[in-house]
Amino acid sequence: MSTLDLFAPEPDDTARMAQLRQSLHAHGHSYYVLDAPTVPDAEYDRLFRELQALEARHPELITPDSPTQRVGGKPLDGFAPVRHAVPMLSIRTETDTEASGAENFDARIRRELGLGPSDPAIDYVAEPKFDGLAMSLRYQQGVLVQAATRGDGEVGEDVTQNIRTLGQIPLRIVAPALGTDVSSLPPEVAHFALGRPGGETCPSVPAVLEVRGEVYMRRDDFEALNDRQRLAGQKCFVNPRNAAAGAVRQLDPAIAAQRPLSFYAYGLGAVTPPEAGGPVWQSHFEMMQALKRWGFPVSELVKQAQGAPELVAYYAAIGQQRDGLGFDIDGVVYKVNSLALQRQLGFVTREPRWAVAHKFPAQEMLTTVLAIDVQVGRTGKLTPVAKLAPVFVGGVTVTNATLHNEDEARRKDVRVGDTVIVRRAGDVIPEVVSVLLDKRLDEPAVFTMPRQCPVCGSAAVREEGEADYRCTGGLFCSAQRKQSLLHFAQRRAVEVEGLGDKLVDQLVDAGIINTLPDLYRLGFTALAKLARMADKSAQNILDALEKSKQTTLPRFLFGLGIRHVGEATAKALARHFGKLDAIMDAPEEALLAVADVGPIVAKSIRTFFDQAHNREVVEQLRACGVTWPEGEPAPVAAQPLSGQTFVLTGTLPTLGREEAKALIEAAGGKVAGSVSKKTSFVVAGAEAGSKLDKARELGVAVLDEAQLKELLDGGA
DNA sequence: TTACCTCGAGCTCA
DNA sequence: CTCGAGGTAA
Repeated sequence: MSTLDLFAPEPDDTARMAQLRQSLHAHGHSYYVLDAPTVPDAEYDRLFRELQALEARHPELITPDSPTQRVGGKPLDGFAPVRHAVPMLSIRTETDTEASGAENFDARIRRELGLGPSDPAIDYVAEPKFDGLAMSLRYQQGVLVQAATRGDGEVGEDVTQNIRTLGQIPLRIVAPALGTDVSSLPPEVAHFALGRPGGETCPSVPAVLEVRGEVYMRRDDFEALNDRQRLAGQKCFVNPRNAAAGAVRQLDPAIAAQRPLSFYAYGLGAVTPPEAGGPVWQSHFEMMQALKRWGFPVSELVKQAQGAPELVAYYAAIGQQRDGLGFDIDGVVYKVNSLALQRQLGFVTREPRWAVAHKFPAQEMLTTVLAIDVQVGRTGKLTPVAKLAPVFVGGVTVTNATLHNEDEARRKDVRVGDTVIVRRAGDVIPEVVSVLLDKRLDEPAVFTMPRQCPVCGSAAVREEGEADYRCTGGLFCSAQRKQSLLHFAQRRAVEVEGLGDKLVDQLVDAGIINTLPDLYRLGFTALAKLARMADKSAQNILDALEKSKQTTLPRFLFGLGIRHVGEATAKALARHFGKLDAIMDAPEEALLAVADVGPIVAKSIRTFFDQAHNREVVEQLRACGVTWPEGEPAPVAAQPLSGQTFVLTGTLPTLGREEAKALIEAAGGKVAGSVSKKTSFVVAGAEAGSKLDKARELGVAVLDEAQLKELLDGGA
């Protein structure tokens, strides 16, 4: 007999614990998801404490899906990155905020599917677009193992600890045995039944199931939370969305647990395929109903809709109900219901073609223009910015709104002292919509772009055909120097950790730093004299500078801040030439050979390196010890289609649209959207439309898929 | 663009 | 306690 056996739990305890877990799951589901408690709170608490007591006695029997495991857990050091098995894509936004905007979507779908006016209406699902944060919940063998934020769509953050505390999110999905009649199950089990068409149950829980949805905060919970915050002398949250986002990013799950979050499921990520015993669905709606049965909160407002008219009606109806919903939404989402049609429609770059977000018109508010500032960018570009009396609009306090350039400022005729309508356009950027002219009391001066740089006083000029004024001061202009330094020191460039805008302001204003190489000549004493810069901070900056000296060619090139050379172009240049000297001395024609470098970019690079002081900066940086590994120039890939422009139309027999496009681009060709004289070839498939007619009209060569492939293989 | 969380460190006052 | 910097999200 091993010693372990002495401590073996009573078989009764094991069974009782399983039983308690199941009851608590079921009651919890009724309470949190269905909002219909099946037992009094006191009874729930009693069961919960009984389970806790048993778990205290048998810690080895605690399961990750135990209801007691929602709260607790230790504060994290940080959030671990999580790669999404299926990327979390963004969804296209319909720009038209009239209810009839839905018609554009329907028309586009019908066109893509090649449907005529006499074909039947398309089956859609319409749902509210919740204003919260996207979340992916991963279940393995039915147990919640990971909750991840969206991140960049490919890689998000692991916030499982915090998401576990959400009572609405099942910790476990339960499947009854195969052949069980779902309707005969007691309600608390039926909620977890895995549905198949026809009521048949799934043989087992899918090995993998990722549920996608939105974490949000209800308005009443938000108000209550803020009342609590006020009482506790803590600061209040500005809006429910930010409160929810903040809660999710808490390192201490105990704090996250006190923030009342909610969840709505709206889709799936990775799922075990049917061949491997996974569930089968025909439509999105059916899938959502299954999610509901499995215990996930699915909004009652998710509706099926036939064709454009019902989508338009849905948009209007939800807009009507919006204020009374109890939570914030920023629009609605339409999805093609049939999963088969979704597959057929596919994706454009990173967005599904079968879904669209249709937002409500942005909220607008009145405020006054306190001033119109002119900011100077890294390249000397002058940007007029309206300084506004703070207004709360669309959930945030707006104090600035860019006027972009002189033409834009003139077109809107914004003047100091004006009363203006502001809104948060599109996603986030505040915008001055218009001026209320009848509120203009005296006649303030029309805004004009200063002909001198507001920072350095150099002439500001507007080139022929350009919208922007630029300060001609170059490095004489402290604003440009500051911006150049910040650009060089940013993370994606040469990364000098700890060098932010406040420090750069101090360094430049004090005249300690004028050029990039001056950064590396900084002394400890000079640094330590600055405000909020004692010994420790000064040393940290010096260490960061030392570390930054080891860099890479693309980072360095990007960091130089050459006009039109962003991260992608810097990478392409580095790959193509291998060495910096080769780039610095390359004639424009050589630069043009780099993928994605056109005449404007080539000229800009040439101009930059033709200036002696820029070459001097590079030499000095090298002399200061900034280095990077240099490589060999990449052999120029065979580009049989370079210089040729293609237009795709109709459905090709084997290649998808995206595939064909990628192949053409990989071979150096360009793919355009419409046919013109400059089009080299039109590639036509089945049911080609007007583009084919246009091609014939203009006498552009027409290819079929086979001929395209021949060209790609290097044929004439 | 704004808001939120976190971290390290400086400043201030006891 | 407050600030600056850095990161994330929409």
